Amino acid sequence: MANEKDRFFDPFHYNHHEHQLNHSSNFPFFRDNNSAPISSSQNFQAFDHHQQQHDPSHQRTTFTDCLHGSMDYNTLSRAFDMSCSSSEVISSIDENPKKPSAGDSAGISGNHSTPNSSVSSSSNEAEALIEEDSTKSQKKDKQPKGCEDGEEKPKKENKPKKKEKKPREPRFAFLTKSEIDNLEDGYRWRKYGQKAVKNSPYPRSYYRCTSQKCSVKKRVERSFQDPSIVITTYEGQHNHHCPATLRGSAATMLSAPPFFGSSYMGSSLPQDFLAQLLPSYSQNDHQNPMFNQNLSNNLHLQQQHQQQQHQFQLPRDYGLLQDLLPSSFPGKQEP
DNA sequence: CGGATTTGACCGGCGC
DNA sequence: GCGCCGGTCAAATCCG
Repeated sequence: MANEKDRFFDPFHYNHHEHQLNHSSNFPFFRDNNSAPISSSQNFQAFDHHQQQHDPSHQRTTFTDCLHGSMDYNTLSRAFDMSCSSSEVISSIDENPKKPSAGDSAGISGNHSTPNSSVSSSSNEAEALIEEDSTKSQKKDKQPKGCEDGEEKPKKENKPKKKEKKPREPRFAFLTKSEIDNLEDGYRWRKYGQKAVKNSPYPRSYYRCTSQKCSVKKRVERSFQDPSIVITTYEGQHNHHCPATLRGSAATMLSAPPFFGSSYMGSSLPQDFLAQLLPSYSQNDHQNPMFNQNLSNNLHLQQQHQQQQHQFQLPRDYGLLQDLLPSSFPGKQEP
């Protein structure tokens, strides 16, 4: 057990039950031997550029294309899957490959598409990247204080009914280098819990979107291997606009703490860190000319665009994407 | 005073 | 069955 789990850092599987790892397809940012690690912190110009440069035959060559369908995690995942270059947001990972329970009515690990996913599954590959078993029960998403009548609810009322397990939303983790834990992403969150993380001195905080009827959650924790890395895990999909206007957010971005400021970008990306984060990464990749070329290209592009302008960043940008979409965009969600 | 945060308790899944 | 652990609840507390 001291093998890969010590070597790779996978926030999800690190979180779940003794660091079980699923190396196969969890890292859309690292495709086979033909792409370099990316970050979503690039602006989308670079995004397109890179895509066209490295995969000219690819059908999805524009950002708009990437947003086909609704702006959901599937889409994001697909988008990131095809563009890689840095590591501000180092990785996005889908959630645990836990085995489904037999009696699980809703949980299908194999081929269910998430309820929110309005993306037509044009890319099975991408979907697979974020598919998750959804079996781990959402236990009690208890409705807002259902029992008014009872004098005092027995703290945890033993709910008689056997809950039908709610399929768990796809999750995406963003690794960001930041001094602050709670990265601003344009949405408003209410903290509803905090837990100590096993084998880590840093606690994990649980947040829920404060918007009504929005069940999006996020977890925020700090990597114990690299305390400068904040792991933000999003679960679910916002059913509303980002409260911050684009303009306001842009302003905020400019004034915000440098949560993406000086991460593993450009040539400063250490190899061991790559190895930690990217299961498919190995030292051998550096022997691979294609890897090196892509990495070099990506880093170069990054540095270029870093100098040019402020960059579109995740996770904040994820929150903004909806607002950026033209209203006529097919997948645009109405508030 | 209302909303946000803190924090201990509770619950369910899982491994042994 | 028991203990561990992740996740959530909700009362208490904080704070603007």
